[in-house]
Amino acid sequence: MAAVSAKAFKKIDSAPLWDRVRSQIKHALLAGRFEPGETLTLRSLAEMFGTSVTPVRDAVNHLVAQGVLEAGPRNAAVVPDVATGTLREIMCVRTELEGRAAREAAYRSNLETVSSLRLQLETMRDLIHKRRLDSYLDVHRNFHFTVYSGAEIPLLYEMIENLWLRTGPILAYVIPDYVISLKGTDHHEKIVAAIEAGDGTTAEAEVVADIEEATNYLLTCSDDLGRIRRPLKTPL
Amino acid sequence: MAAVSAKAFKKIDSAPLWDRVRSQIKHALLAGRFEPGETLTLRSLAEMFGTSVTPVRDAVNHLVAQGVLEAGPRNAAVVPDVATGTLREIMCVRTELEGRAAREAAYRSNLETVSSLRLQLETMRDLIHKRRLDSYLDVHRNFHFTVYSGAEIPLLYEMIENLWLRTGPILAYVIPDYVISLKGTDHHEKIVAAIEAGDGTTAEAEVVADIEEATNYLLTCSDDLGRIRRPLKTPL
DNA sequence: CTTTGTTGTTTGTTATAACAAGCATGATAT
DNA sequence: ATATCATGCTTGTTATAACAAACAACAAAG
Repeated sequence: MAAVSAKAFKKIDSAPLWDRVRSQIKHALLAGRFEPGETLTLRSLAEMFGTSVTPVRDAVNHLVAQGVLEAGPRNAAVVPDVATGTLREIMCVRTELEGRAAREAAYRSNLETVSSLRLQLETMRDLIHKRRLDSYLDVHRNFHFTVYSGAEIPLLYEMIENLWLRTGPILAYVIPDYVISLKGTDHHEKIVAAIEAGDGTTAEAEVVADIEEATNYLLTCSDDLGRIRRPLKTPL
Repeated sequence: MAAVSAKAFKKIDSAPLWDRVRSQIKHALLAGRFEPGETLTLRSLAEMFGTSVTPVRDAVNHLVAQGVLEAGPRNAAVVPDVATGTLREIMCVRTELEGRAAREAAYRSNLETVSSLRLQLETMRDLIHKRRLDSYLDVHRNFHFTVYSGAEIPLLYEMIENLWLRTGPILAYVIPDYVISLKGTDHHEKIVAAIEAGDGTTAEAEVVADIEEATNYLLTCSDDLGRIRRPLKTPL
């Protein structure tokens, strides 16, 4: 061990360039910083990141393989324009996967998971009261994935994460309105209660209801072509 | 339109090199031509295909992103060594997804799908009688995916295909024995009947039973480390 | 005015070389 | 004999340049 304190140095990020590029694109997607339908060119992305085209090519390739980006004509990467049809498909698969995950989580119910969920529930209530919607979305996301992590089935977790990524581009600018419009029908509390009680059936039902409710709201935001669009009133 | 007949020319395969490479690796995986746990080096693959490393790099990257190959140390691509734990996870997700797909297919039951299924059922019976196990596996695969295609939910289909790909390396050299050991408990017929009758519940149940039965057989093939291994009696 | 052909630009694809991290081999010192 | 370090090889990563296909703009012919 070196004599100097390890705390004096920042950890060097030795991850490959293309992996860091991939991570940044992913987060930009999740934050809704790309327009649905927009085609991303390798050279423009490369210039943004200050790298050559090789790492961006790898990153884009990876995301396309995951279904997070789509392969347009000429194999160009395009930001998925999630239409109502696609949204219904995603909802279908999500209800199956996340429902099962919640059920398994209830069967494997433990104190650590439940207390973590309760804490996040509290934070969510607080953030929604303070109208801090962006942080709310982060905690909300963490809440759900804490549940799915409780299933202790990595493959399930991985596939659910993939599905959330696919709705990323539209979620970011539609959900805030949905959160505000939420009255008292909050399934999150019931989910935690069911998991604590080890009641898999109820946990599954509540998660499914939560997904269907949110999806149905999204479906009302579609234009006459079936595409989900940013509500006009929201600035930026 | 040109004066000469279009039929005089074969369509030129203009797919990108890396896509053709990916396809070949995929099929090799499905055929069990790679040993589980084997690490594939870019340069050796490149030499096999007679290309530079760039296309293989893209292909491998794509497959890793899909979960078909794993990223080992130094980001090297390794053929997944599916252990019992992983297999159980895959079975869990498969029952959810393929069960749902079968149910939806039953609801959308149509004559074309059913007659196609019946034809494949007949072919399977014939092939199993003639002990043509390799072709049997192909038809068997087609049979299942005809069912899932009947659900008319592309996303579901895509994710199911992904799961089959993950079991590829071990399926190829274990299933033949399983097929032979099959006595009369053939769920395939019941699946077709249920779909024809529009009975979603039964279709789902039979598909789930089929998956669980096959998986349970595979689980019996594991060694004491939990890894699925090729039965010794099978040559090559 | 419409259609056809040309040209130039944009953009994904591929090969190649230089690079760096890891790993094995073997020599050397204690 | 064991531990340690140097060396060379293997292998994924990145930059760069040449390439080819698609698209747009524009000119010329009907």
